Amino acid sequence: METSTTREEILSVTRNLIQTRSYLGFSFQDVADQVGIRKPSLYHHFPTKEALGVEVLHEATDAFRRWAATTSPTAARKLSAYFDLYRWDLRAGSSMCPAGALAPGWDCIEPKLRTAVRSLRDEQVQWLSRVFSADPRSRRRAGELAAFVFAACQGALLSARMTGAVEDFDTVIAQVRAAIRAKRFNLVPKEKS
Amino acid sequence: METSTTREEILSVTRNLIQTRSYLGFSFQDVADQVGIRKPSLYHHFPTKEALGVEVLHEATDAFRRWAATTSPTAARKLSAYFDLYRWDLRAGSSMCPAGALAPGWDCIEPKLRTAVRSLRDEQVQWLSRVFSADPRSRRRAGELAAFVFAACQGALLSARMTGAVEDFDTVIAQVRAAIRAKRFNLVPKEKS
DNA sequence: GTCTCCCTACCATATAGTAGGTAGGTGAGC
DNA sequence: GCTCACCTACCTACTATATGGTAGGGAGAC
Repeated sequence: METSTTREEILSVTRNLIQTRSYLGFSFQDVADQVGIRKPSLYHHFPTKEALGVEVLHEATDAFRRWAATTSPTAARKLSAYFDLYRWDLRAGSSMCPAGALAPGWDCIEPKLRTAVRSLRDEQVQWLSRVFSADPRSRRRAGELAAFVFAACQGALLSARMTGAVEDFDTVIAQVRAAIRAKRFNLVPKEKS
Repeated sequence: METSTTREEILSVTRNLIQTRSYLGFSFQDVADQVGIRKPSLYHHFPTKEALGVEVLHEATDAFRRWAATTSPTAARKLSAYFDLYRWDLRAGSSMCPAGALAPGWDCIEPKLRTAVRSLRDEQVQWLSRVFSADPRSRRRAGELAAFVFAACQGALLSARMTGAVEDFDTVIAQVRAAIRAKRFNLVPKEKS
């Protein structure tokens, strides 16, 4: 069991690098340095940088799937938990979602990376869509609302990254919650303010 | 007048590269190739890659300022024009905003670039804030709404970039419009659907 | 003459990736 | 118990190429 630790360590370090410096902003040397092994040793675990990047995205997609399978029962709580995922797990203000981190460099990343990015997006949008479908008041617009919430979270993350302030993320999300509440979908618990 | 053309051409090509490949995804060689001159000639116009990047962002900020000074009189139309700016000028689905393109690589870009990114963001958020302040119904939440609209547009751009479909941008923006309308701010003209 | 704009030729460094080797562990056959 | 083959996980040393950037020169305009 201790044997797989290095591989997991590499994946963890790489994910962190992607989230803070984007895919184009880190090198195999950076990964090696942070893991504490030499660069060529990385090739024992991953054949190319592309493969490592793809694996990080797949792991993130799987992790989201697992997370989605074990969260709160009501739609309102599910949505709140989703916002918290962005706020805490993705460290809004100082980090990006792995998918969002790759999008700006789209024209110079390999096809397999693009596919993996889309998978991570799809997983989230589909889950959100199911959440909105569960409530009859939002069922008709479930797909559109899902796309909206995903984009808004990504944008809030991007915007907060520019200022470096989590508060800016919170401000945007508060508006997203208010928007959904205003439509009387009743999915977002009223915040105290 | 023809003398400044090369400089402008460099800026235009670079802006396009940043929007499609991000700051870390292009090289001086790429710029030189597209402009049609040799790489060292670029250094006659810009001392470093950083300086070129900063100038692109400053130009974008100025361009937005000029655009903002000459748009429609009513708040509703101003907002519509803003969405159109993202949809058409930024070519939603196949390109990013220059500011949004730099944000994911935040931890490995120089301080001057960061400042320039923030300026472009601030310019937009402040303008949006003035737009919302102009209407008594949105005055109280002008700042929050401005931050929300900016983030939502950036997110819509990012999300559409992943799928490559402008329609995904449109879907998100339709929800943003609906959200503002639902709050009865009356700022967004009803769409036919 | 000198200033603008571009050139060829070059440099140090960093990049992804390779070649080839070593230390230690595991299991099979005897 | 012992050897032998094979494996994993890492290493040093290296290659080709691309990167941002420099030195210095040439042709034309004022």
